[in-house]
Formats: sequence, structure tokens, C-alpha cells
Amino acid sequence: MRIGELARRSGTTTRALRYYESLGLLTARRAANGQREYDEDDLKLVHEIRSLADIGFALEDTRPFVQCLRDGHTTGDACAASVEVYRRKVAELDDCITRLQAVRDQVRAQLREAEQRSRPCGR
Amino acid sequence: MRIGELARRSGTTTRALRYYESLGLLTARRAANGQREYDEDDLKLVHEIRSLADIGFALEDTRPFVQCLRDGHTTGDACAASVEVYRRKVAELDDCITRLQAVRDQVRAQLREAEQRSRPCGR
DNA sequence: ACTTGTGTTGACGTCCACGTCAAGGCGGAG
DNA sequence: CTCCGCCTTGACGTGGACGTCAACACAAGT
Repeated sequence: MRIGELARRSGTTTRALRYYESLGLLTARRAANGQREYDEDDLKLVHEIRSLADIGFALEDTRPFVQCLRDGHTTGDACAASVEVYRRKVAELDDCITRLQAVRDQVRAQLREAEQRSRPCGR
Repeated sequence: MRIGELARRSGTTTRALRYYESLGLLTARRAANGQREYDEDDLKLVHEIRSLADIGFALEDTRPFVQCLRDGHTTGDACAASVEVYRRKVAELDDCITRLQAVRDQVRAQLREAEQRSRPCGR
């Protein structure tokens, strides 16, 4: 299939696919007229990239998963490098959540304080 | 004081202060030679901006707080507009935290699954 | 007099994941 | 032949909060 069909079937855009190629995430065979040619395996790669990116993974973080599929594994997370990314991501998320909770609590406290000042002495 | 001193005392940079001025957050009197002149009230404004920005507020969100101080209030959150920003921010943070927790749990599940596949049948 | 430090404005660079436009080629339908 | 839809590459735009550099002026210290 050509790039337009791959874009439609993977729920992304031709621009994004060319961008992935520029990053080396995707590689395309070329037809005689220079057009990019893809197969079902490429579709799988793009699905892997998109599902990870949609979750919040940086494109660079999807690289091990893509490589893993290229190496013939049936899932992108069958390799140690991918699992390592999972672990890092969970830790990152934990950190981020903790920080945001602290900030939220701080803002909440400020909010309560400000509200109290605006209507002092009950009510 | 001039811009360099204000930057040092507020823990930011001259570039940032000029940027705030370009946004209308800060306004400076000019000395005879064209240099910006600030006073202690300006320092308070910058402190307000920085403490909110450090927490994760967009610069635009600090505007009501700055205006509030300009209007003579002793704290930037003494005005209704500021309190409204607090409320919006708490809601935003709650949303963000919830989403991140869902993602983290999802990634954790993927991680466990991948780990199980790699060493099947106990151990 | 010279250097150093400080200030001025203006403009471009950074990061990320593309969107958007330009300018053109190729293939098939009418 | 013309039109339409698809493809190609290349280059610039987006947003947020500045960093960095250029090219210059002014003031103080030695």
C-alpha cells in the first residue's frame, strides 16, 4: 500500500508517517516511480507507535518497541529494552503525580485561605 | 533599582523581566538615560509572578494576581479573579492527576504482562 | 585612557510533533 | 486534453517561556 492508505488505516496522517521515517522509526521501500510502499508489517509498526504515543510516550521512547517488532517478536514489549522503558515511564508518572498532588494541595490551601479572608468571622 | 538588581533579588533573569514587560505584566519607569527603574513594589510583583509560575501557572494566569497587588491589596489572591484562577487550576490539576493515574495503571499492567511472558510457569 | 560591567533594542534559536503551504510529477477517468 | 487525486521534497509555522547573540551606549573603577 502507499502512504495515504497507511495513514488512513493507522489513523494518522501522511505528514506524521514521513516524520516517523525522518526519525528512522519507519523505513519504506520505494516503487519504481519513487513512491513509498508499505506492507502489513509496517501497519503493525505504526499501530505500535501510535498506541504508545497516544498514552504519552515520546516518539523516542517508542523506538525499542519498534525495534522489537522488527526483530520478529509478536509484541513490541517482548524485549528487555521495551520493558525498561515501561519501568522508567511508571517511575516518571509516579513522580509527576506526586508533584501534582502536592501542588494541588498547596493551591487548595491557598484557596481556602483566600476565601476565609474574604468573608471573615463565620459565613 | 535597575533591571540587573531586580533580576538577582527576584531569582530570575533580565531577559525574563523584559519578557514580562512585553506581556504587560510588569511596567517600568525609565531613568533619564532610558534605563528601567524599579522599586520594592515591583519586586513584590515579580515574586508573585515567579512563585505562581514555579508552581506551574501559565504567565497569563498570573495576570489577575499582579493586577490585584497593583490595586493595593496586600496579597495577590485577595481578589475574586485570582480566586477564580485558583479554582480553575485545582480542577485542572485534579483532571490531570486522574488521567496520569489511569495511564500509570495501564502501563503497570502492560509491564506485569510483559514480565510474565518473559518468565512463564512460575518464578 | 582603558576595561569591565551594566544597560538598551531587535531578532533569531530552543524543544516537540507535527500542520500547512509551495511547486511540481504521475496515473487514471471522462 | 483536462481534471482530479495521489505522490514527492523542502521549507516555514505553531505554542510557551524564555536563551543567546548582535551591536551599541553609558557609568564606574583602576
